[in-house]
Amino acid sequence: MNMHSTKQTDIQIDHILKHNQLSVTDSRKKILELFLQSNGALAHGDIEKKTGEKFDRVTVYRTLQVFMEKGIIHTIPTADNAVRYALCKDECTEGHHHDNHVHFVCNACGNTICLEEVHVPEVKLPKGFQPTEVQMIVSGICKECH
Amino acid sequence: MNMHSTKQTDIQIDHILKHNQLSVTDSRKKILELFLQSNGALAHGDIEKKTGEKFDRVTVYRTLQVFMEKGIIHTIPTADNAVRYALCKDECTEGHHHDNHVHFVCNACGNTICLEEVHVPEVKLPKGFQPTEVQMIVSGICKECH
DNA sequence: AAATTATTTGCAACAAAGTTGCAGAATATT
DNA sequence: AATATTCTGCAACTTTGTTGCAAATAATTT
Ligand SMILES: [Mn+2]
Ligand SMILES: [Mn+2]
Ligand SMILES: [Zn+2]
Ligand SMILES: [Zn+2]
Repeated sequence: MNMHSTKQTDIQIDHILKHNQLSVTDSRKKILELFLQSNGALAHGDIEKKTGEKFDRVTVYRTLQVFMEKGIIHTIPTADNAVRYALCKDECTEGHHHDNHVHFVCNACGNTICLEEVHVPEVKLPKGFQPTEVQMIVSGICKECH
Repeated sequence: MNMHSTKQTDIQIDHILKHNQLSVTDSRKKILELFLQSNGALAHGDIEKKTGEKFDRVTVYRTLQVFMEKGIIHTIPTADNAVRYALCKDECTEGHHHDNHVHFVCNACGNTICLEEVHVPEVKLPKGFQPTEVQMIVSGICKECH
């Protein structure tokens, strides 16, 4: 039963990598799998822990870097100097991201969650400021911890 | 003329420190001075560079930590793993911050600016999510670089 | 203003996080 | 199956952040 449930994910993982012209390697598969399984965003450290001794730290760095470049994941800035990463929706491409959604950081469980359905509201800037991207990070208590 | 212009700032610096029950030391004075002079936010690294050999790295860490605890400065999360710090308005106290303003990060000059006059808009979260703080970071081209 | 007390600093010694070049391994292509 | 391409792990290194403690500095008391 475990074999069946993973199979569907495996196909998905394979597709994401090939679609982005990346060779399908163990580390990339495993890290993508982690993102797909996780309901929240992951910090570099989280991935290192979850992969254990499986891969070198350097490989994790480089994999995240490549995923970023390809638009497979996006970053979520945090106040604790530990940027989180989360999967992008399909529409995201190398240059152009479509993730103008709000992020929630739970102060209880520490989870960082993409609120895909909550759009970042517009904001009027003073004369001369030309915005290209807007990040909105809400912290508090998440649904689970409430 | 330089001596006069600094005198006013010196009084201000002294007041901030005493008002927060902090002993008035060279490092604290110097770092506060940097914040007052700078029109943008400062990363830990910026401060280290600007103070040169004057203080130990550890002192800079501890000073920023104390300023944070006292509500003298606030953090601005960034995607580059280098949290920026900026002065709080007077109304901020140890526990309670009043800095619900938008921050702007310029992709040209790299400056991070507090847009004190631009308030963070309200946002409606899904059921169960209890917000306590909202951060909004806009990146693009700033007024100066435009 | 000198002595006492309390606080802060710098140093040393670490730990953790991130970077780079390169040879060998794994993947993709022919 | 052979070759070309890409990726990974290792080593060696730099940068960033942490902690304990003695000496230095600042605040308080006499
Ligand atoms: Mn997201
Ligand atoms: Mn600010
Ligand atoms: Zn939670
Ligand atoms: Zn600028």
